[in-house]
Amino acid sequence: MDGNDIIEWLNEGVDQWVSGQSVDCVILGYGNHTLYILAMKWKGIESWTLPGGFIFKNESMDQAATRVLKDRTGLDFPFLKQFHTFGNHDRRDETQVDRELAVLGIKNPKVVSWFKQRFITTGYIALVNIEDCELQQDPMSDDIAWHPVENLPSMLFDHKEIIETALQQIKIQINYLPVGLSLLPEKFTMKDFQKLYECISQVELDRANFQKKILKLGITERLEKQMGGGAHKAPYLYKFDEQKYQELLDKGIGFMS
Amino acid sequence: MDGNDIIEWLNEGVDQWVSGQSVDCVILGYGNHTLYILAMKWKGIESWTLPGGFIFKNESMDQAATRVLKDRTGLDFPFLKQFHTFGNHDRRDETQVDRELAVLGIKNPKVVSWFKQRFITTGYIALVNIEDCELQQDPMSDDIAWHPVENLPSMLFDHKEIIETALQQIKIQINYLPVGLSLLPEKFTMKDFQKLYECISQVELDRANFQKKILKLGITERLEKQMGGGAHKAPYLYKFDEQKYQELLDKGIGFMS
DNA sequence: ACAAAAGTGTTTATAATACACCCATGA
DNA sequence: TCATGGGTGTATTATAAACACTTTTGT
Repeated sequence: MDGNDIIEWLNEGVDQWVSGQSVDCVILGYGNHTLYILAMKWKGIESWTLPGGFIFKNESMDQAATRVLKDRTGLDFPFLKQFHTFGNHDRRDETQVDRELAVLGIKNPKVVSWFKQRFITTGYIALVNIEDCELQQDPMSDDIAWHPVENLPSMLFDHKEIIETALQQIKIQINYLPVGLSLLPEKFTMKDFQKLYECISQVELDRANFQKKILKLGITERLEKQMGGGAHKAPYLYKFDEQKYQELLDKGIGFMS
Repeated sequence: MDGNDIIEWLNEGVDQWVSGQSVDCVILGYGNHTLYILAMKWKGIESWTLPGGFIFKNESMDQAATRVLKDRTGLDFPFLKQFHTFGNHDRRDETQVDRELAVLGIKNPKVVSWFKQRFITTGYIALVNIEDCELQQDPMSDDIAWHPVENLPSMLFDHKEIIETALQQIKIQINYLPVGLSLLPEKFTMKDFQKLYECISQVELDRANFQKKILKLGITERLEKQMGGGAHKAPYLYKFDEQKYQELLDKGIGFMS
């Protein structure tokens, strides 16, 4: 999309979108024993933003979030859940909006005042398998990339706060969310799973006890060994029994203390 | 407030409020071993609504919720927390809006279209001590009353769903919310506390084990006995050590399995 | 004196924790 | 053959659950 297309897209959009409301997605991925968050860079601005969007008048908030996620990652039915709505009246920094509008060459007063109005945004948590994603930029961005949670770039507006709130919520709800099922690849080792838990909960776990507990839950199926991981005994690969995993979550039974 | 006052209040309000956004409070109280929710009855309509309101352009969502709660109950600093935003585009039943507008005699097109626009609402949970509340009707209501959770009246729009979501959330988060501190009177018996837990969690607990566990937490202080409760041993009254209670919650340590 | 409900104690089962041991692997 | 990390076992401790026994109260 070049400059004129964007202007056209916005001119049409502002009539079709619900005013003053947006959704932002904290999309979490996992790989190399590290948690990542997907972020985009607004054109001509050195701050990154969460993948977000506006809400069409004939769609629900949940549908808008699903659409945003699909547009950025290509995924159809990932785990997606609202977690908090950010409603401070001064949450958007007007100078950053001004700069972006200047970069995009937007002068249409209707569009300008659209962007300058007060916005509340509802944050959604998405848990995805990085390898399944086909990243796609949005019209206002010129980059989209995974960033390690431990090393986030400078973020626009209150997006850092949104991420922190999301991570906190996931930590609290870890035993009620399909973190393993959604974030791990189809085949994984117990170590992968354990490190994922440790990344999210920020607590170190005992290797032996973790393994026993997970196995006892009966949500995994043991596959072949993963050879070639180094000079040591090869670990088994596992995959999830999705149905049993889901049943455990539905019952609200956590599986770590 | 009579009819003309309301019309005047609305005419002014629609210019000062953020459009398309509201807050609704699920205000929980406890007494007689029963959970209650505060609801109001819109004038001339046989449905009850949650105490709610619109958001002034210069206040945050949280401030709006705090204001609504203060206006209805007189309380200044009760426990209040956002729990979910309801964003379906068809969540408000237009015929009910029409009827209410007719009852109030509202014809000003600006006000009519204000009420007929799409609204999202953010739900807040409040935990209050019933005895501390001084209930106050809002301009559009002609009744305000506590309703047992087990026996709610017919509710407007999706307010039943909002209540159910709130109750579900409280159930999940029971060990991280100040349910005892906020819902019990200053002096209470262990039985009161236990029944409160049972009401919220919908699980029956063992009397002896409950008592031991709570005592072991060290968040209570034993007071005099409560005589006159019937032909049986008199139970002790307790009060909370607020600081220690709060410390427990902050650490995220639940106190029931 | 009795029934009702409170306080406290005991036993048993279950789960969490810590750590030890041996094994398979690639260098 | 050796260091590394993996699988599994065991002893210990802590917590949860079930229930029994005694005490206090008003009638």
